[in-house]
Amino acid sequence: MPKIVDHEQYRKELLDKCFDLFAQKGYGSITMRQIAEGLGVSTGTLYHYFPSKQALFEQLAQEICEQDLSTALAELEGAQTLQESMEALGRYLVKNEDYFIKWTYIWIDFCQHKDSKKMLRNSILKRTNQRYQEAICDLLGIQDSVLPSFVVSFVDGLILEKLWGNETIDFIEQCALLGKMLTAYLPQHPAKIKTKMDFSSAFES
Amino acid sequence: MPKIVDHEQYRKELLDKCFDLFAQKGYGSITMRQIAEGLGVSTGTLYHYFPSKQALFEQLAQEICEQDLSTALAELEGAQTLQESMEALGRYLVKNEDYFIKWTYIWIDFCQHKDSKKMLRNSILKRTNQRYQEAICDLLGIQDSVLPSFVVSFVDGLILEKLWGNETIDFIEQCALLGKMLTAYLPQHPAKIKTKMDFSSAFES
Amino acid sequence: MPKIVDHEQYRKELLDKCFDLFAQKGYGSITMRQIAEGLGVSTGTLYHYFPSKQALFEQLAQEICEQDLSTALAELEGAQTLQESMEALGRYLVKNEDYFIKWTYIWIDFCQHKDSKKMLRNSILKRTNQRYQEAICDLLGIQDSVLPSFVVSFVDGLILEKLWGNETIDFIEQCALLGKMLTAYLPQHPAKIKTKMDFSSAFES
Amino acid sequence: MPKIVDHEQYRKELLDKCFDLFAQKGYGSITMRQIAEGLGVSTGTLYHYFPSKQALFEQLAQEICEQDLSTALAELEGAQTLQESMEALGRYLVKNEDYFIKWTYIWIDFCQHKDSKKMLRNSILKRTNQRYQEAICDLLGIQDSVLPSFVVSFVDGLILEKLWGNETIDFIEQCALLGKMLTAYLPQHPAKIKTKMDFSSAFES
DNA sequence: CATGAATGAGTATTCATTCAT
DNA sequence: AATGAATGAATACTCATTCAT
Repeated sequence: MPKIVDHEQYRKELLDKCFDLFAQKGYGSITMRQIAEGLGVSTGTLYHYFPSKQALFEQLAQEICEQDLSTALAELEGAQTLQESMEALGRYLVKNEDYFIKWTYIWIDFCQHKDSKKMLRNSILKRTNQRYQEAICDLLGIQDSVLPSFVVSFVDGLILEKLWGNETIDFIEQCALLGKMLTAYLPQHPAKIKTKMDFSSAFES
Repeated sequence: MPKIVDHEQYRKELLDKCFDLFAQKGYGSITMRQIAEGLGVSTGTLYHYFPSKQALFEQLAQEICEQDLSTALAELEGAQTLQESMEALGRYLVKNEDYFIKWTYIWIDFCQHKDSKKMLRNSILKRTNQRYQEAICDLLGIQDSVLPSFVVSFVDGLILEKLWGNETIDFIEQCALLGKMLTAYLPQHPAKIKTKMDFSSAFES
Repeated sequence: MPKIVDHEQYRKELLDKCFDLFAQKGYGSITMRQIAEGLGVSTGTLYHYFPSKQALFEQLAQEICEQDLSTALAELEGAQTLQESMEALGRYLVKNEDYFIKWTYIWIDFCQHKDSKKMLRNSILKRTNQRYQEAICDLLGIQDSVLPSFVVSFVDGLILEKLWGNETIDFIEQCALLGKMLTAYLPQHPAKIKTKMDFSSAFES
Repeated sequence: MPKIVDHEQYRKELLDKCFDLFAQKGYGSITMRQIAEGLGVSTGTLYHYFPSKQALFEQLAQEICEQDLSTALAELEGAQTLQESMEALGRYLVKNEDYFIKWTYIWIDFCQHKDSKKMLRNSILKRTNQRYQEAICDLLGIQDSVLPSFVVSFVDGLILEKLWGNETIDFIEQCALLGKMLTAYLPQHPAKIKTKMDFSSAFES
């Protein structure tokens, strides 16, 4: 059955190339013709592999959700102190600003094209969200979920503000501020701290 | 004398009814005909009051912003300390959760349907964003813009997470945490504080 | 019956102001609202005086036809020789270029809005055309109709070329050329010349 | 391979059928839907071959211009003298009178629906106009542009007068007159003459 | 008389989708 | 499998005209 293998593989190749196309213009604005052109195929071929624009998009969203974050977040690991971690987070956001904005657009588009009740049951979406949160837990060295939710929300909001054209926000500055606030806050609420990370610096500053 | 209509007042009435219409389908998906039908007028009449779909949206945004600000102000004005303010903010968010989710969704959808470069030059939306930020400045009694940006981003992100179906986030809990973090942070960085608000409680906890 | 007089008079006043409005944008492009604004009245008032856009335009066309050319053509009278006359014609065309282009547009619009068979019977239109031709006859001092038709056609074409955006045509230069051609041609075909004008200069050059 | 259609050839077929459609209603009044119906295709197909109404018209203009030039050339090529050329031109105009009137009408109507400033920059229309002028240059055997402009304007005006319902103008008579005037004028201004054409007849009459 | 709010069919153009080749 | 021609309903927006006040 080599044909089936080829078909499936080619479909995935096309799907991969779709991320940038959707992200650049958004689900609503990009046309199937533009996608076909971007992929270097005809609209007929595109419809041969994907039954509709909606289906294509849903497959893409699923694909994105299943991407592994670990490599991306690995960049943040070198930091010695919380402050350094947060500053690394800031640099990471700056570097990937465009990507995150695109990602947010696609995500919102995805939400728009599902009934919200199905959404909540959509395990893929939920799992992805959770994974992000866990990554933040590790970064902070904290077990509690309230603080990581705080950080995740803050980061989401940072990206959202940029998406809204707010040019006055500086990711580096904001993350540094987050670092200082955590550093000021955590020593006063020590019960929630994991043992993994050294917060001695917090007491020095 | 024409038919007795207070143009300005009728415009505002129409505007108010538009929020739900946009919320149902999003900026991009709803058509001017559907809006007109929803308002019970003809498309011609709709265009008599609003020169374009975009202008209609921008006027709605301005209206919404002013309403938000005045309700929020009323809601938060009883608070004596920063902590109380933040807790009131949490309650306010919970109370209007659906509304904020819808509004955030509409706004993002609008942004996606414009060139981001044109968006940035759009003075109405810019000014609207600024006014939210200024309100936070007043709330915190702070002149600096970094900290208000922090708070705005955090609140945005909170709503965005909910929009994405994250049910584990608790607005009250999160805002209380924000209050504690600010309370821990601000006394150590007193230069940025206005005189208006009393932070003595921060030293007690 | 003072009311009727006022009504009629006001209608004529409005009509006069319409020429520029129609000429600037053309029948098809100008809207009744724009006309009303240009006249400083409401659309309702405009419709009070003119039953429809078409009727307004037809009344305007009639008015234009009935305008007397004598004042305009008086400018050409000072010339002593044919060559001078033609050069004066060139200057006259340059001075009134915009007016003639507008006039041509309106004229074409008028033709468009009549069946051509009615057009041919339209005595006003015909009479106006004739009057132009007669004016040229006087200018040339010629009784024959072929030569004046030639000149009229040439002038029409000059304006038409300008209307088509041909910037390389110079009215002065072209009319001077017409003068030279007539001066070269007429002495060889003297039978058609009236006695009024002196063409001795033609033999000198 | 798609449906077997020679895109380019089909486009020209459609274009040819467009002339009559434009002639019936004018550029401004005919709608793309009506054109599509007249061609027996859907609006989608029409836009598949022509990106816009304006582009459709410009392509038509180009096509028409090329056809005109080749038919005119065939018609006039037998002429031995300038006078014969002009008489052939007259016969050619008479033969195609209706066609030229329609085309002139369409063209003016098109100009009215554009900003004249944008029109001037429109290279397609400019080039089309230029080609007519160049053809006259070749016909007259003249390099200078003033005289060809004269002839072009005259011919334009002849048609315009007919368009306005002037029945007294006779193309043959007028063109013969043009021939005589040129024949009288040119020998006295020999510097501008090319070598290609024989003007000896001019000296005989 | 005068106003301008209201109408709704009409405009150029777009685009997801189908299907003959 | 692959192509791209064909479709036609849908989009934002316009405008001559009507009519209640």
